[in-house]
Amino acid sequence: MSEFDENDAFEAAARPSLSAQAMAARPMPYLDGLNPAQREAVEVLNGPVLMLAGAGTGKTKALTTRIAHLLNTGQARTNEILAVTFTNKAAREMKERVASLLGQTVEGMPWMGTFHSICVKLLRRHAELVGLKTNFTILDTDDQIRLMKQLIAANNIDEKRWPARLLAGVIDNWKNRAWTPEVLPASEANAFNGRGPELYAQYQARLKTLNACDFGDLLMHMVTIFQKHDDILKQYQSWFRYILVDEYQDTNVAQYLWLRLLAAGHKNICCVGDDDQSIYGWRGAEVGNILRFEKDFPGAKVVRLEQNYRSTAHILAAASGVIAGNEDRLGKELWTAAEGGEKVRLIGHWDGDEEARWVGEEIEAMQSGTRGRAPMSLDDMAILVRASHQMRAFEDRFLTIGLPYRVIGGPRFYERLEIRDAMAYFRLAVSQDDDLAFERIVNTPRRGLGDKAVQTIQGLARQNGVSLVEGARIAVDTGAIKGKGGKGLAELVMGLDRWHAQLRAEADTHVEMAEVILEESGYTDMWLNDKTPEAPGRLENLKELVKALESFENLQGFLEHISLIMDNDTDDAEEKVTIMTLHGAKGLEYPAVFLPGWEDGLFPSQRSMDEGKVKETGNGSGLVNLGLEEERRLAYVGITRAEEICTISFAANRRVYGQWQSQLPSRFVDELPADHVEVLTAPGLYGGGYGGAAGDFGASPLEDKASRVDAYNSPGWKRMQAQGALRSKPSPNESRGLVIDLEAVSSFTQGDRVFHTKFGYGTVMGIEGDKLDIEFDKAGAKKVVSKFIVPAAQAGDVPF
DNA sequence: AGCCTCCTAATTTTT
DNA sequence: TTAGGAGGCT
Repeated sequence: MSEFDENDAFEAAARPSLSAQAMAARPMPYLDGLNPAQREAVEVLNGPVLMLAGAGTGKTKALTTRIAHLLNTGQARTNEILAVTFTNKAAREMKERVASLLGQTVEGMPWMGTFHSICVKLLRRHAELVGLKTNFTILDTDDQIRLMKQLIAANNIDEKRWPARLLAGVIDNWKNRAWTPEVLPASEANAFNGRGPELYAQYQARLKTLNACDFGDLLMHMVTIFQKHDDILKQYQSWFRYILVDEYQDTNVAQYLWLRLLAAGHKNICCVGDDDQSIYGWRGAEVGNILRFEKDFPGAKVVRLEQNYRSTAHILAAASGVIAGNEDRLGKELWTAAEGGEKVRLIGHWDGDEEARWVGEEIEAMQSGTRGRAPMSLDDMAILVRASHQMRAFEDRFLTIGLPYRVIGGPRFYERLEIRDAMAYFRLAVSQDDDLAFERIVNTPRRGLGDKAVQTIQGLARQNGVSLVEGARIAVDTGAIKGKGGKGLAELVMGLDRWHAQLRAEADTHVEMAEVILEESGYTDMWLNDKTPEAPGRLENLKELVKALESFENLQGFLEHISLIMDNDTDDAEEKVTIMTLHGAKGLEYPAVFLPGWEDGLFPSQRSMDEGKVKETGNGSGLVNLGLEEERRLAYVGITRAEEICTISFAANRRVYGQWQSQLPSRFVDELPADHVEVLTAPGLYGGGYGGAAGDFGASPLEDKASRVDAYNSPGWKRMQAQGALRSKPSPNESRGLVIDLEAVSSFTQGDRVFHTKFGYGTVMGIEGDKLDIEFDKAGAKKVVSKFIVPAAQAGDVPF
């Protein structure tokens, strides 16, 4: 095991033994603001605790108070508490709040961080046990894909049929389950056309020679080490005397094993989570972990936080009504002491553009404070969509009306092209062994080194058993690459040597060196000479990157951490509406929330329902579609983001992949309890005809009489009418569910003439679930998801 | 080596 | 519809 340095978090020091008096003597003002459930969750310090914390129930408060309590009572010292989160943001927030609770900065808390950042720290101590050196690099997704592409090519696999992305997904899945190539179960043998297992082994071997690991490895390697080296595990078990886990419902198998191993001794583990907010199953999260907690830790104390401090009663009731549709739950019922508030608002629109237009106007109205409401800041409003492509309609609309907005999500700072290029240069300046970095920048900026030149370098490197930089050096020395490329390569190699020497000599000049490297390599010039509109932004980002270096002591330290900590929180001063995905919104709250696109196929998304992951229900009444349940949890997350005003909307028509489709309102709409929903009249569809009630909206989309008739015959429209009818005469005895007759939903039968965007006209030959066997007139027999099929009669007159 | 055109596929995303 | 990738052409 590596030596610990002076500042080591584990540095031995006698732990003061605490008497009951000592504990009682310390004031605990932080306990006063807690409700009984929170207080219980805070005060039971020893043994396993499961804190089931519903949305907005003060879970972070309880968690941070618990940490403060552990410290304040002297039960644990800062370096004996392992507190794990999923995001850096959550870790940061936790640190800040613990500090403010204790009224002092918490110097230390070295083991409060993300799963990944903690595992990096641990793995750097024990890297040699999994065949790595302590200064291993962490590959980002891009590097991973490039590596896998090479492997796929080397194995003579057709990359078009078996893309690297797919392999990356397969391997990632295995790693999430902590399956190393050695323990990969036989059931996985067929993965990736039967080549998965061997490619996985090759990939891991390649990582080892590169002295690198990917994100999944961080966890998996630590689990492996803990499993194989009992002495090391024991040591950490005694060091981490208290374990706290945030968002436990999002843990995957590897994380679960890691936690279980560490907690196995003292079992002082407190997991906080909400099974109803488990929305990351698709990336390996196992709701099962939280559902099984009491079995894993017999005698666990289970505390439910159910008092909500965020939303109005109507909003909570709507959320509860929807989530009640799920079978697989531990069961919680949110309640609030707050009274009053608006009902959840539901509105249907003609199409996606109109929905965006309406939301824009509604936002402007809220901002200026009409309709008896106080004016609201744009910062207090958010639009939460299921899929990022939905954002476009809103962006387009907001641009035309000049409504400021911010989009959350998209590429992270460190994922940007220019940042990764720059980092590759830095990596090479620090270590010339970094082949992936070399490959990345060898011809960036252009040096006249194309595929052929790179192959030459790779060949030389392989023959001599050296790194690519050394291979390049040989190529330069032997004149293996001629002309412009040869000259460029010579300059690059000289540059790398110079930078490396300079950094070794004066490591603390790294900020200036970073600038020098970007200058001398020609990278800055490359963007200065670039005429595309993105170029200035990229140069800005490079400046920011250099600035970020200032908070590190040297380039090496920067590189070791950067891939884990570079998140982009945009803190701009101007008030803006937020647009983001439902996934991105978890953990956030806004006074006003818009939830557009509640249409079957979009939300719940067709894909998630088609995945076909099913499970027996507890009562044997049938099968549960797990994909659908996760979508429903997403709906629950969406609604519970709203504090005061929650507006759900759907459109009767939407353009999907460039093709207009009529849409049905989401089944989740039907699950909203009618008593807590106000159905708004859709301008343009209800009442005195188009545009009648709400003023004019410019050119009417319904000017064409034929399409208007079609619109009124569409299933979506029929369902809308049903909604409207229900609003006018609510049934007193059936408050739950806006249950609407679904007979209008069209389906296909054998022999139907149908139309498909790409394949043209055809005849339905058979039906399997939602897939149709169709004999196309031109394209022949195909199996197509019914979603992509319209009756032939409608093919010509799809609206717009 | 670099540009251009054709083809294909198309949630959700943190580290 | 559109974006990104691959392959072909100059």
